[in-house]
This record gives sequence, C-alpha cells and structure tokens, in this order.
Amino acid sequence: MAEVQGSKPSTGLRSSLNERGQRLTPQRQRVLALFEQIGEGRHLSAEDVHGLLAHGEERVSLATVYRSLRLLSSLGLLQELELPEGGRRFELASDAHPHHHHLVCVQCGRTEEFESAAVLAAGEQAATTLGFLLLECVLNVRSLCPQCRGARAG
Amino acid sequence: MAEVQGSKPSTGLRSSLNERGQRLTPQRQRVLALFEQIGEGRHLSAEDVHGLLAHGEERVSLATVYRSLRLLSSLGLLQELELPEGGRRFELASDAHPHHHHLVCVQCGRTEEFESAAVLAAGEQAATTLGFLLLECVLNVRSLCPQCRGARAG
DNA sequence: ATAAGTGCAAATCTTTTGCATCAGG
DNA sequence: CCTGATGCAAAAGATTTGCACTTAT
Repeated sequence: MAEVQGSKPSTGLRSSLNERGQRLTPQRQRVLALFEQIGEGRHLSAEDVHGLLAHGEERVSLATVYRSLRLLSSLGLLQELELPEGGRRFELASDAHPHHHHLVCVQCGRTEEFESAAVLAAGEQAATTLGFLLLECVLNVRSLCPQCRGARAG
Repeated sequence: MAEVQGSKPSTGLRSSLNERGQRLTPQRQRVLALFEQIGEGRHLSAEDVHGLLAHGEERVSLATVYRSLRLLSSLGLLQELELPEGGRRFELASDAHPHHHHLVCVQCGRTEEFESAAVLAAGEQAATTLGFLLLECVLNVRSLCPQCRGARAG
C-alpha cells in the first residue's frame, strides 16, 4: 500500500534547489520521498529517518540526514515540530493543512491533529495587533487521552 | 513593577516537595527564585540558569540545574516551552496565565506573549470531541516582527 | 570541469548518570 | 541518623564539522 515510488514528486524540490544554486541529489530526494510516503501527520526524528532509509541501496548517512532535514525545512518542504517530548522532529509541510494543531497525550504520547479557523483567526489578530506578519500558527494542546485519563482517574 | 524578592516565595514549593518525600534545598529554591525574579515571560535554558546563578555563593552545578528544572516542571512550578529554535527552555508557570501564547519572530527571535479565550475554547472543543482532557493549551505563532519584516521586504 | 554534496570519523554540544560526600527532616 | 540531594567527572545522546572523494550540472 505504502508503495510510492520516488518517481517524480521532487518537481518543486528541483526548482527550489536550482534557484539557490543547490543540487538535486538522490539523498535529498529519498529523505523527502520518505516523508511523502509515510503520509502527512507523521513525526520523524533524524534518527528515525536514518533508520527508515537504512534499507539496501537507499541508505543515507546520518550526517546527510541532518543536513537534508535542515535544507528541506528551509525550503519549506518540511516543518520542524514544536513538541518538546523527545527531541527535534519533522513532518511534511502540507499546503493543504498549513496551520494544523496537535492534541498530545502527555502520558502515552498519542497525538491527534486537528484544524481550527478560530485559532488561525486569533493568531492573525494577535500578529496584526503587534505588527507581526504571521507565517505559521500551531496550537499544541497538552492533554490526557481517553485511555490515560481513565487510568489516572482509577 | 517586576520587583519580586526571592524572600519567601517557596511556600508552595516546600509543601509540594514534602508531599512527595522530597527536600527543600537551597539549590532548588535558587533555581525557582531566579525564574520569579526575572519575571513571567522569560525563557531560560539550563545553561542560562547555570550562568545566571554563577555568582558568588549562589552557584548550582549544571547537573543539579538539570535535575531541578525537571523537578520543578513536574511540580507544575515551571513550564517547558515548545519553541524549537534553540534547545529546551523553561519559564515560570503562572496561575494567572496558564494558557498563554507566543508570537515568535523566526528571524530575530523576538517573542511576545498574548492570551486568547477563543484559542482556549477551540482547544477545549477539540479535546472534548476526541475525548481528551485538556491540561494546557499553547499557541505558537511563527512570524516576522515589524523590524525583520521591513528588512526582508527591503 | 568544477563547485556542491556525501560519507566517515572526529569534534561539539546537550543532557544524564555513577558515586562519594553532604545535609534536610 | 538515614535517605534524598549535590557536585564532579565520566558517560551517553544529539548534532555539527573537516576532509578526501564523488557527482550533479
């Protein structure tokens, strides 16, 4: 099912790179393709990416994974997460869901995503009031999921 | 205005610790007092805390700073931030502003805080919908401050 | 060709731990 | 006293960097 080929999703990647005099390498394509294959809501650390690409010919050195994550983020193709629990993580930046929010269970780590026009509006209002230009707006709701909630309540 | 004395703010600290069979040590008091002295909106890393407490008798070893930050956070007296730019940071947890949001300039790092009932309401609605129990709700707005905005438009 | 990118290993952080010593309750 | 806490230094992770070699353009 998750059989997506690295075939030709890098159209945007190639042009972004060319503009900056940078090159489209198989490593960069693999890293980006990995995020595209696993789907939008997934959060991966550098180590995760390195591990997932460890297959046969697909391997990318950890140093290059770090370099690629930074590059792809700066190109706006990946988004660095802001969830403190457990190191730096990245997810695919989505045009469809540029300002999506996270409901995180602080107990078990379960994460659900959601969107909210009201939140975006509030963020925009705050930005405007202070003269800032909003780029992205992410709400993190630290909470207890149904299971952990039950467990704690005893 | 922000003239808070380190004198006797540890009332809550002492009792919280006693409940858990833990001790009120001068190091823990110093770390907490530092956050109280610098005021609510300030974000400090472990290294910052260690540096700021480096004065004469006040010094606290870095290892203890780390241990204290974790402890104070678990007691709810400090709050770990979720801003990726530049390592783990903490701020004083405030009863007055439990769910405050951050407007962060991605260029220069300038950070402004604000509150919003609408955001909290949205967070609560999402939590309720999915059966989660909301603990805390933090909106991070990545943006460009007036200065950097001007510079970039240049 | 030629400058950018990669892999590897070494160098840097950042954070955690083991252990002997110290001190709060 | 006795157990929890501290400081130090070593250990463990996480991320970055120097360099010789490879490769997109």
